Amino acid sequence: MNKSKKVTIHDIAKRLNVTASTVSRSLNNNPRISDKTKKRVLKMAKELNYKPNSIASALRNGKTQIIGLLVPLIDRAFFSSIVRGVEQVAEGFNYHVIVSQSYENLENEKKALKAFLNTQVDGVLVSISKTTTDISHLQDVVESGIPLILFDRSIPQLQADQVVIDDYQGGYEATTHLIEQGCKRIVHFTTGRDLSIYKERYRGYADALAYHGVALDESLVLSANSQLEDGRKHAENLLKNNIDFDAIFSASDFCALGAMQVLKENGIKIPEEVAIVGFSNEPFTSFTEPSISSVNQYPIEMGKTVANLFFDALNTGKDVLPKKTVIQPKLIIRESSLRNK
Amino acid sequence: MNKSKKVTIHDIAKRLNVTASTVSRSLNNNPRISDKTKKRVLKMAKELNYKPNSIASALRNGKTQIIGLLVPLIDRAFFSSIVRGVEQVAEGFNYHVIVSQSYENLENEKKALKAFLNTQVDGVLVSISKTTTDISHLQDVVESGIPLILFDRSIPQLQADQVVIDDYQGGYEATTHLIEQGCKRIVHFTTGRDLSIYKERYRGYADALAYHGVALDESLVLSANSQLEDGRKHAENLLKNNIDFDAIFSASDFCALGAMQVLKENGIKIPEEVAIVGFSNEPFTSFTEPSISSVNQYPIEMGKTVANLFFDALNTGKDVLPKKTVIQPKLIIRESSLRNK
DNA sequence: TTTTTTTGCTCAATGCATTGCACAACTTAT
DNA sequence: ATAAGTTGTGCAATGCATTGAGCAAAAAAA
Repeated sequence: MNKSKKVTIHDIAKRLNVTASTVSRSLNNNPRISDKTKKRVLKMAKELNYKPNSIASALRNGKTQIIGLLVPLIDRAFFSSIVRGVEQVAEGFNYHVIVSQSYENLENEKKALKAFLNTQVDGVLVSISKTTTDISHLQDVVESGIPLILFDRSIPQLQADQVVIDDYQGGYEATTHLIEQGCKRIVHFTTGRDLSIYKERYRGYADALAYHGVALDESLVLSANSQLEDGRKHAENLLKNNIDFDAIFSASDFCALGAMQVLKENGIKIPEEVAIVGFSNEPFTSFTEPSISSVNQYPIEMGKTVANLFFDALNTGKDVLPKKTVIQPKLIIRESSLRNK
Repeated sequence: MNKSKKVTIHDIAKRLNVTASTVSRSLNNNPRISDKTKKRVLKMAKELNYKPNSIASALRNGKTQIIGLLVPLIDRAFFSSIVRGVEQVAEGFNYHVIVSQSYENLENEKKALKAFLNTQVDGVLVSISKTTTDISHLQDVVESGIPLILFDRSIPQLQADQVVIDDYQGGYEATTHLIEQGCKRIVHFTTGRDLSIYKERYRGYADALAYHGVALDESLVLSANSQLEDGRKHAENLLKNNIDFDAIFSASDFCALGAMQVLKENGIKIPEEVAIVGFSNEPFTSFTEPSISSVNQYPIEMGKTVANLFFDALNTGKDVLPKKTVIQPKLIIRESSLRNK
């Protein structure tokens, strides 16, 4: 054992023949303490290598200076960039970030939130899992009195700040782009779950078709699970059943990639015969061959926005009405959808 | 405000006409308390919806139940899998994991470790950044008395538990495989920094060449920075300078990809003209065309091992000698290096 | 029955920083 | 010179759970 007993404000106080109160006030720059005393305290603190015990402060003033951040999967570029954005802002406020993953599973999500509350984080930032149906655990967070901010995958009916991208716009842009490339029979990969982001992307898809006078064929709208495998299966089925299609707008990059693999294996030319657009702008989309067009969600900005909303909420009471922030996405056009070069 | 005053053990005590001590001991299943009392306490605790104040416990027994995990970059599949492994083990011990990133920068690394100590984590798990030269900040952690475990990128001279993969073996296997594919002029991408993992991979490369009687040409050993761009530049230079080579063994998947892109752009056939093997088994290596052979480091297992070492250290004192655990990697052979199909 | 042991609980201190209140010393106003 | 205000610090309680020591009552042993 080499922990040579932690230095406390009492140790400093003793050395200076003052009380711990004076030391505490000096360190907190309280105006009631004379500059002379403050200086002496600061000097002694440095001399003894005093480190404030954050646990004791936390116990006293109920703030742990920790934010709980819960994402479905951290190895998705989108979410790890969110983490990055949140961390950047938090650092400026001297806050720490605890990251947990739900692995797209409601039970894990509940556990993680409980753990957050248990650790007494000062706020919770969540992107819900795809399997999240009831929201009682989120309600619990709200009721515990700490700020809750949802991002990306939001729950409109929940009384909490939310940050989302304009998924409708993303879907609309992607689809419009495909139409402009001359596509008429555009397959859409969405998800079976009723996450609003996927519904919105679908709405954008449907509206873009309508606006350009292209008939919406519901048999071209397929539910997937955001995994590469799902994209592969759908593509295989489309081919097997001889479905006529000339484009795919996938709400997930991974699905888009899976489908592209199968199409290529079957000698189908991309983008000439089938044009493809994904969603999320995962880094790998620029590594594939052809590179995959995708919708950039600006995750770092989203992370920053989310963190800032938290700090806002921390200052203002939470009697304020929930704020909803919408970030504009942008279609990144790559080889998989660019026909007229 | 709807936080209706936190329930404490004193509230439970009052209701049951016992003292807080009794309640505390009951909740901790202390043998000195009768089963009857324990049951009454547990029942009342549930009734009042009591949640233990972990901060108060932390203050009392000096354990926060939090592990600090520091990685260079969380969006590398290798590291996010490490996180996953650590979390899985930690959960079983009712521990939380705080993840921070150094972004491959020494200053960030120092800051993050300070933040960990400040939060009073019970242990620190670190993979150092590439720019880490002095180790005083790590020494500080050791001296603070909490367990420190290094993983992947280790510092042999530091008195701390370390978990690494057998990078030598990985380098040896990869190189041998290339030789077996008939390659004689094997380029090696390493890194300029003196991280032991890269040195070991290089050693494996050199020894494999020697063992198979292939001359080591130092002009084929190139320093890169693990970025896609570096791989591109090196490949461009190799071509521009008309260097004779028929394979690349890259210590980084990203570099391998960059080089492959350039080679393909120049009409060079892979693996027929140049065979390629990367390192880390990033998911994208199976998405590219051709898919890239790579060395799997079993990161989830590594994460688990690291976490387990921490819990070992937590129980045994830290007077024990530092342990070094080595995990065996495995070469995953894909299209980019398989000539004789 | 008396002594010893065990059982079951209470008391009070501890971990450390924070803060309302009190009070003395000093300054300024009257 | 006295009343009133200001300044600088100390006192003691607070936040909550934990734990060694102590003590009374009940059970077991002598």
